[in-house]
Amino acid sequence: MGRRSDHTREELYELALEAAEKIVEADGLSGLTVRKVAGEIGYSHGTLYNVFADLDELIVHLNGRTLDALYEALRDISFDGDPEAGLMRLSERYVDFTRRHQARWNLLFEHHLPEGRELPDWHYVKIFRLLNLAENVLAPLFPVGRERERMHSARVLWSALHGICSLESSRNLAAEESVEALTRTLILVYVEGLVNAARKGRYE
Amino acid sequence: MGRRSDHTREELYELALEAAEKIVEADGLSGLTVRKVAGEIGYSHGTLYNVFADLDELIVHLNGRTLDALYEALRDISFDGDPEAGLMRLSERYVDFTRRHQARWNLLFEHHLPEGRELPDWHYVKIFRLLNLAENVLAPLFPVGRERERMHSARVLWSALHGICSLESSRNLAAEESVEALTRTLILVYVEGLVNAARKGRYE
DNA sequence: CGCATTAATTGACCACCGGTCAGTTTTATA
DNA sequence: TATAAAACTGACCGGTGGTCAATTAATGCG
Repeated sequence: MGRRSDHTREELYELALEAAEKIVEADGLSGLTVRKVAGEIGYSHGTLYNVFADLDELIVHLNGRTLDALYEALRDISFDGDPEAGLMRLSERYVDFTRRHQARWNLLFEHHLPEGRELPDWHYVKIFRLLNLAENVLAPLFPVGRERERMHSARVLWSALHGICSLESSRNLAAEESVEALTRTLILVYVEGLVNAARKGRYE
Repeated sequence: MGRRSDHTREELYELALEAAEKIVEADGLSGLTVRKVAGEIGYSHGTLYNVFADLDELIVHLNGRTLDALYEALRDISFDGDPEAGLMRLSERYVDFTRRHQARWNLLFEHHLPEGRELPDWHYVKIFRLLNLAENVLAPLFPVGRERERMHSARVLWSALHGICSLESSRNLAAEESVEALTRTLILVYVEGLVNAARKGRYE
């Protein structure tokens, strides 16, 4: 069979990633195969190699969409100048997202490009956009001129939240304690520490 | 070829896991195959299925050894009643371990057992032993009777440290900031928060 | 000692994988 | 309408996890 023109290249791209998302949600990374994706959208596996260089590239694009979806889930939190409340709401949404899209979220960290290949720039743009949400919420805790410290703390909290969800997901938390309780403590104690450091005129 | 008795079942178990560790360090999870492990130790791949039920089980045992090695790397930190200093030393060793054994450490969280299979009890024992190290270091910050809160904070810090290293490893930190700086801030701010909470008579 | 039993080991086999590419078919262009 | 270009397929390659009948070596026993 030759050119079908049932779909444009862009439509094929969309169809493939949608199918891949479903497969990952159902069977995880190890269940994601080029052949399954192709079969799901009614094309032969060879065709997918016209759209993506290889499975790695498909996954990188899939991960990009996951970062987009995560951003959409977090972007509109109400935030009235109370960092603690803002962080709580942000983390609630984050945790909820990781639970609703476990396998897709895991894929963000499970997949490693082969040696020598780098993630595209737009991937980092998407991450910066997410970190920005946390930075905005933290703003009231940092005076003008302390943007670096603010960014720094945003990354600490972001990483910590990631760590809690990651250990939960890989069953390495080994506790009857909930992700919610750990997250709550993280935020309460960390913000307490930040406020206190500010009072003393120190910033980390 | 029939029974060789070159090695006992236990020796085979050791040989296989040692070989698997080398392979993972060199080629990551995706490079770890039953055939490579078998080839490395001079047996056919079929023989490995006498020792491990399948590749998943081999990986679970490999992960057990990684947890042991991590414990050995952390157990003897000097700790003179200063939680902040203790946590710093603990995290230094931890970060160092994750760097020296990247792929093996990643395997702890990358590998997921198929639906319906659970990690063995001894896996959780090994994790509890690690968390215990953090709990001990935190002891001076919690009065008797507050062991639950201490355990809780140990888990928060442990997860947070994991998150920082995990994001670094998967190139999702997206910052020129170092793991060391983030870890340092985490500990300083969190301990500051804990001390302050204690002063106010609150515990999270 | 020799023979039967038992256990360990192998390698052919299965269905599947990622990836390649010559060849076919359909569309666009001139 | 003829030609060129692009899209699509499926056979093919070397590899995978896993199974299992057949083979062979160690062991127990008479």
